[in-house]
Amino acid sequence: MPRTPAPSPDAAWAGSDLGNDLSFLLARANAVALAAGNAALRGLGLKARSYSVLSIAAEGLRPTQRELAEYLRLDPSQIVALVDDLEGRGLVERRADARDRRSKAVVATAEGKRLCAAARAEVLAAEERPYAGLDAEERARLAELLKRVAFAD
Amino acid sequence: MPRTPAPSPDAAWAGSDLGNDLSFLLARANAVALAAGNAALRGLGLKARSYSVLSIAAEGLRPTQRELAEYLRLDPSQIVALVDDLEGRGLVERRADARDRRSKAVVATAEGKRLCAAARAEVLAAEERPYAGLDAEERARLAELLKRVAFAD
DNA sequence: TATTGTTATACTCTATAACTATA
DNA sequence: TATAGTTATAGAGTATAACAATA
Repeated sequence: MPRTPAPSPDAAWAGSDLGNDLSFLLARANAVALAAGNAALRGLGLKARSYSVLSIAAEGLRPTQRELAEYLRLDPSQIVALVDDLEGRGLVERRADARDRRSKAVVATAEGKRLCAAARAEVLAAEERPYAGLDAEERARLAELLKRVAFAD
Repeated sequence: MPRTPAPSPDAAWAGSDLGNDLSFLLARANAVALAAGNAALRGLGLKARSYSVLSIAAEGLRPTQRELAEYLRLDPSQIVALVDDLEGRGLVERRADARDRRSKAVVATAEGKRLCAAARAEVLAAEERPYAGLDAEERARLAELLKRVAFAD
């Protein structure tokens, strides 16, 4: 019996209920982008999570761990582990906040800033793959729409 | 010393490098939508994953487990666990594929279709929160852009 | 009393490899 | 030889509760 080679469901199911659900599309697009991003960062010993922490610290925003947890939508206890790792590698430091000694601001070291710059270049290059089908205007439009969902609460 | 109440970093960091990175926005938007979706499905004993499987099965697409794995970007072994759960609750059945006895098509039972319809209503209602800031046209535009990223490979 | 960072723990999810039955 | 499904397992990620220091 001549087997019909199984066609990829991607195209075949494009019109399905699920294939048009915003949350499903968001989940799958995120999976694609996350895989590309983690692959790009692997050589630098970073992942999407640790890169996010390092990036905010390297911009001089002096985030407290609490602020990082809120912005990255992670539990504060997870931030501890991420900062522990980055601090152990000499990429960031915990600085006491003079105004509130409970808080610790996370600041990047010079080496942390250098690694972050290299990582950002890797990420931007790697993003050419998942976003290759979108021109600059479409990417800006997508970013604008996503911001309204990402900060909807 | 009068403490400046810590402002939410959401607005303060909107112009940061990370805050304009498509992959970060995708990750955070996905986290917001996933939390809303899972909360909506909890009462029906479903999560985003199991709802996705049930939804495709309930549409009569007769997916094989391999196709589900590809479409949902999950490992085939994870599909086993999801289908086991749904089958144990009488919501789907594994049907032998007459043309290839290695494959098993996942089809929804009558009860599975009823639960799926109820779940879809819950999901659509719950999505009014994360997507409240977008009108119908913007949602369609977002879906169109996301599809091109989600199926970029 | 409430909040920040921290530790500990249990739970879920993910990734990998091997096995079986079919092709 | 290759593929669909399955099992097992280790690792990563997540959620929760409790604690010390500080507000």
